[in-house]
Amino acid sequence: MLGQKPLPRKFYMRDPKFVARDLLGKILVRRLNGHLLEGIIVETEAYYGVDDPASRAKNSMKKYNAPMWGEVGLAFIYNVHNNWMFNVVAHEPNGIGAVLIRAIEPLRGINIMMANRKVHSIINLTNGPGRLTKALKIDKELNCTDLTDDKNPIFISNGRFIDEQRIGRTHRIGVSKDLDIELRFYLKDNPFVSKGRIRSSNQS
DNA sequence: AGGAAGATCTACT
DNA sequence: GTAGATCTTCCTA
Repeated sequence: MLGQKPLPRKFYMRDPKFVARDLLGKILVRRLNGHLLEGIIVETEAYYGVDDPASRAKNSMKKYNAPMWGEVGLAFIYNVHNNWMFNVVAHEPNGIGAVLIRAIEPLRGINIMMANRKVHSIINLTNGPGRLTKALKIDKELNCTDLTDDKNPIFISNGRFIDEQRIGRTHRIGVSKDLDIELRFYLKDNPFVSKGRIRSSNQS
């Protein structure tokens, strides 16, 4: 049994950095061929609109980035270097934004995730945005799925309370130009956080 | 037609 | 730890 309620739409109707922070400890659930794959979200990044140089929404609205302007709580999925990135649309009313899920701690269906990724160590199974989408078989097919509905093939449910003390914060990983504020959030004591490096010139 | 991108894997110094 | 190949999707021209 799930035992957990999906997060309501209101949860995502806030500044993306607050949504990114508060998604830590929540549960990402994937229904796949009658199986249930679950993981705890342990690393996220917030992305903003046309003025964010690292955002897919930079410059202007295009067909592929349109979900970032749209209803919050929907999946926004795109491809980078042959890897699918899984985001949740999140912003204040009439705003633009999304939260990238960068890593999860595998909870359930680990054997299926391993078969999807062909790795033998759990620690490397879902500790990166491209790795977790491969493990959970997330691709463009799931773009714009409503993540607030637990009947859907993928959604996000309520999880554990996370003490503020356990949350670390840095600049975003892999981006060439970052904003001044730190927009990556992760659980300090969790071994399933990704190993990516910060490359932006604006890092402090 | 050509190139860049929020990444990953492999093979090295 | 660092460098290079990878070969998708969407951008710009």
